[in-house]
Amino acid sequence: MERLQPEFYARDTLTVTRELLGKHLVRVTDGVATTLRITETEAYIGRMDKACHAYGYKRTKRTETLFAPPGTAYIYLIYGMYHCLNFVTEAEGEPAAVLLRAGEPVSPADADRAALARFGCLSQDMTAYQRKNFLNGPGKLCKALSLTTAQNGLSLQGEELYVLDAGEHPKEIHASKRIGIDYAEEAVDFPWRFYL
DNA sequence: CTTCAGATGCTCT
DNA sequence: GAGCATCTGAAGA
Repeated sequence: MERLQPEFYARDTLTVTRELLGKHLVRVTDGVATTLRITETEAYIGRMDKACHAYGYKRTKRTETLFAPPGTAYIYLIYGMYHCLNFVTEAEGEPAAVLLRAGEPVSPADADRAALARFGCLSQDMTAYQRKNFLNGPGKLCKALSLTTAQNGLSLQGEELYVLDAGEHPKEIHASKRIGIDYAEEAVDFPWRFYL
């Protein structure tokens, strides 16, 4: 499987957001890879989007990563205890990113590694409720992949975090309003959430 | 199955 | 000092 190159990310954010669905997200810790199939994404485009942290090209310490080259990981802390993983998109200097909201393990071994990081047990020992709501949210996904702000700014061309093209071409992509951005005025209605 | 309150700390004003 | 790109557990239906 081919790793996605910087050129993949250096495009229109909505295109990248849709095309990431079905790709394989790989996280390597202590030399061991955990792989998730990406099933839900959202676009954030600073140029025109009040929901984006860097709306209006606002530069702060936190948003600095959004101005990094495309193909950089933007990770921040939310609600005091959860992390969100994004990939920087567009040409360098255009603050925009894709939020990774959900995924699913590609193999039983990946399910075990994700379950260990998230619940401290093997996947067979998860409750039915835990199984049903395993990786269906950005905070859960980061917990399962042991991602924190320590990984903010990481290049997706390195060995710790990257994305592979699994050759999947989803034939049906759903779109809807984004989650949890009620403050964003007209942008609350942008159909920039995509899922399989 | 659903709703709901509370947790918790960093960032920006 | 306010608010946040969320999640959990408890309680009710």
